[in-house]
Amino acid sequence: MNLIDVVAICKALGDNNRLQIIKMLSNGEKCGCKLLEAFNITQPTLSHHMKILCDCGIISARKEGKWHYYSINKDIWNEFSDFINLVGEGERLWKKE
Amino acid sequence: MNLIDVVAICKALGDNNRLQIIKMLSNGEKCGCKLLEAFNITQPTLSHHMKILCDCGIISARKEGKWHYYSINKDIWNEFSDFINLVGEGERLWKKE
DNA sequence: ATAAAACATAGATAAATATCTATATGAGGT
DNA sequence: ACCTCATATAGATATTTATCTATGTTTTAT
Repeated sequence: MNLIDVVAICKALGDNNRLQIIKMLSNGEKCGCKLLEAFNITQPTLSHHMKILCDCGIISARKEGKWHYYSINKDIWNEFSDFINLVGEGERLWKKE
Repeated sequence: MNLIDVVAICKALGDNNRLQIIKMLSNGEKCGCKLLEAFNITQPTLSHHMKILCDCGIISARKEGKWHYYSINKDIWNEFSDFINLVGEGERLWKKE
């Protein structure tokens, strides 16, 4: 995972509503309409946030009929988590360029 | 570590220059003037970035004469790292409010 | 076929932010 | 005292972004 990916993920997580969404998804897959109920935002705003979360890769979307189910993409999340952990370890995880 | 702290840290990390700074500090403490040399930004801009990184707690500043030495605050970083890791594990790390 | 529900897209706007120039502060050296 | 180096602060500006309203698309139910 390179720095650009990490920046995009951190940007995505650096918003109150989006981190709350991640919080909800950490308990398991949720439908978009269920997420919407939990927030004081309009549907287009939620759609905007979901796009940002999807684009950076940390969540996945699954379509079933008219519903969209969102869940945390464990592979990407684990890569991100490993990266954050290694920085704390002071490891030279960085490739020379 | 609560959601507000995590949002602030993610915001701080969600910038190319600041993540590069973290990259440099992950190899050990650095002086501000040395950091400045590595970037194509002015000194006030670096100062602005360092303030954001300090304010959210992930880096610490140590003054020695006219130099400021910056380093990653391992305690805060580890808390953050644990948080990110737990989300991936799907743990209910969240307090009920 | 029509209506409703779930979601996306387009465009507008206000707030946040990354950056700059100019200037202040503070510490060391001459 | 004066100058230089390292850093901070103030203010301005351009870009980004979070949010809204209005509308389009797709799927399901009647």
